Amino acid sequence: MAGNHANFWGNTLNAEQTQNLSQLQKQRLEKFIQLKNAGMSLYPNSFQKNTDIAAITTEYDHWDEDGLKGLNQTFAMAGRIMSQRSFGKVAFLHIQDATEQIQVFVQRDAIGSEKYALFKKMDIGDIVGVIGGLFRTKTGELTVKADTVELVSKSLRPLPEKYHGLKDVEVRYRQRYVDLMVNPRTREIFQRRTKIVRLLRHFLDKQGFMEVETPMMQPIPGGATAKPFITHHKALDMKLYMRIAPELYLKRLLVGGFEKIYEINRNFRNEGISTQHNPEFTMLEFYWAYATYQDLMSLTESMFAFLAREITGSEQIIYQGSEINLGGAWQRLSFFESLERVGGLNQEQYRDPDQARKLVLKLGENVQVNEKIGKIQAKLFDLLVEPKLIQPHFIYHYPTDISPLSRRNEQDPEVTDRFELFIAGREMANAFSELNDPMDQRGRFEEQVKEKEAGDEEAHFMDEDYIRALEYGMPPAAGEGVGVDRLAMLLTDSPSIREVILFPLLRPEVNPGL
RNA sequence: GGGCCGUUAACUCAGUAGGUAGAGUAUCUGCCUUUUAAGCAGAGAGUCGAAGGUUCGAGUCCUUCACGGCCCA
Repeated sequence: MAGNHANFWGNTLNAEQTQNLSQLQKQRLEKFIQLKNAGMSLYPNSFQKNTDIAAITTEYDHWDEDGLKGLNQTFAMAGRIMSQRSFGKVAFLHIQDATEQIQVFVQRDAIGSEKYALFKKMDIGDIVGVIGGLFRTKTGELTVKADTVELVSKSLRPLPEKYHGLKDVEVRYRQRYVDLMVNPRTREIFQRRTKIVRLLRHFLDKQGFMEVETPMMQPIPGGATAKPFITHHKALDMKLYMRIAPELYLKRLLVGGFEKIYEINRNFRNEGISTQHNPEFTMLEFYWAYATYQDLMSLTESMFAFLAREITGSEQIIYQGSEINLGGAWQRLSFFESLERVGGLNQEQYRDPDQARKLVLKLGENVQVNEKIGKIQAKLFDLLVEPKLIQPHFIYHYPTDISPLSRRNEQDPEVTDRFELFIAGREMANAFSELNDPMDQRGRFEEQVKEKEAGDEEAHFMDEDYIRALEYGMPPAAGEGVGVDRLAMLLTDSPSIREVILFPLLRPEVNPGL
C-alpha cells in the first residue's frame, strides 16, 4: 500500500516518509485516497457560508422546539469536526468555527446512502460545510439537522483527546494551531489580549494621542538599557540593530511638533528567557508634551482601571490567587522610601557604597567592585522591594545614574523625575519627565559610553542625531512605557509570558515533521 | 550559566524489586436512527527523547547529549 501512496502523491511522499507515519496518519491517508478516488475534492474552494455558529446560537438558543419547527429556514455553516457519536445510520457531531460549537445531526435517510457512505469517511479534525435547519434533540440541545455535509478540508493528523485536551506545554507553544483548536482557554487568552491592545488604543485616542510608527531597525539602538540584536542590510552594506525601544524616535517627533503621540509595537532585547521575558515583546510607549511624570501617574491609574473594568468588569482583579485593586489612587513611594519602608533598610545600608555592595553580595547577587551606587541600590530594590509590591505602587525619584534619559529633580539633581509602576511584584511601566536639555543629555550619554567601553553591553550608545534634535528645542514632556505582554498576563491571570505570546521563542525542534 | 523535575501509543497518563509494555480516550471491524466523556463485542497501534555504559537481562541503574518546565543568576 505504501507504494500506492507514493504513486498517488507523485514524488510528494516517498516510501520512507510514508513508513514514518504513525498508524493513525496512515489510516487517514487511506481515507484521503479513497475519497479522492471517489471523485471528491478534498480541499475545495467552494463552500459558501451564510452564518457563523455563534449567530445561530445567540439567536435561537432560547427558542423552543415548536418555534424551531415553524422557522423553516436553512443555514450554511462551516467548522472543524471536534467530536462525533456515530450510530448505524445516524451520527452526531460537534463542529467548531471561530465563534462557537454546535451539534450537527446527520441521518442516512436524510442525506442519502451514497453521501452517507462518504460522510462516514470523514474524521475528527476535518473541516466540513453543513447546510440544514434547526431542531432540538431529546435532551434539548439546539442542533443542526444536516441536509448536506461536505468536506471542506481534509485533516491528515489526529486531534488530541477531547477530554483532557492538549497539555504538553512544549507542543502547545510549538504547535499553537493545535492548542488553539482544542483548548478554549487559549483562544480566550488571545482574544482578550487583542481586546486589551484595542482598548489601549481607544483610551489613548480618546485622550487625544496620535498613534505613530517608528523604526524597528535602527542604526543606533537607544532608549533602554539592554543588549540589542544585530542585523545587516545587504544593499546598503549597513549594520542595523533591532530596536530595544522606540523612545528616542518618539521624542524626535516631539521636537518636530507632535505633542501627544504613542506607539504600540515590538521591541527586541538580546537577553535570557523566563516566565517574564521573551526576546521580542510588545511595548506601548506614549509621550505627552507639557506634562510631567506626576500627570502620567494619574493617567496610568485611570488607564489601568479602565482596562480592568472593560476586560473583567471590575477594578478588583485576581492574579494568581492574590486580589489586586486597580481602582482609586495607588500607593506612591519614593525610591529611597521604598528601600526603607518596604525593604527594611536604613539610610547607611543603602547610601554607603561599601555596605550596600556587601548587602547585595550577602543576598546572593553579584556586583562589580566599582559599580555605581545607583546600580547597587537598584539591585537592592529588585531583591528586597519589588517582589513585595503586590498592590499597585508607583516608585518615583530613581537615582540619576541609572536614568540617563530622565529629567533631574529640581530639588535633588541626584534623582530624577521618574517612576516605575509595580503590580503583582513586577515592573509594569516605566515613566519620566523627559530630559530635554541637550547639554545634560550629551553628558549623560558620555557617561554611558564610558560604561560601554568598560564592558557594559547594556549601556546606551551616543546618538548625535538625537542630541541635534534636542538642540532644536524639545518641549518639556513626560513619557511612559507599558509592557503589553505583562499587562496581558495580569488581566488574563497567566503565570508565564509564553501564555500570552502566540509563538514564544523556543529552541529549534529536532524533528519538526513528526 | 547553575540546581531540581520531566520526556513511555495520536492525546492524557500508569509502569511495582532490573525480567522483555499497560489503561482511558482516539483509531479500525461488527451491531446500533436522538447521542453528548453514547453503548456492546472484538482488533490493531510503541525507536519507552538520543547515544553510550553496567548487567545474563535496562522503560527502570550510571554517563553524556537534546528538548521542555520550575527556581536561581
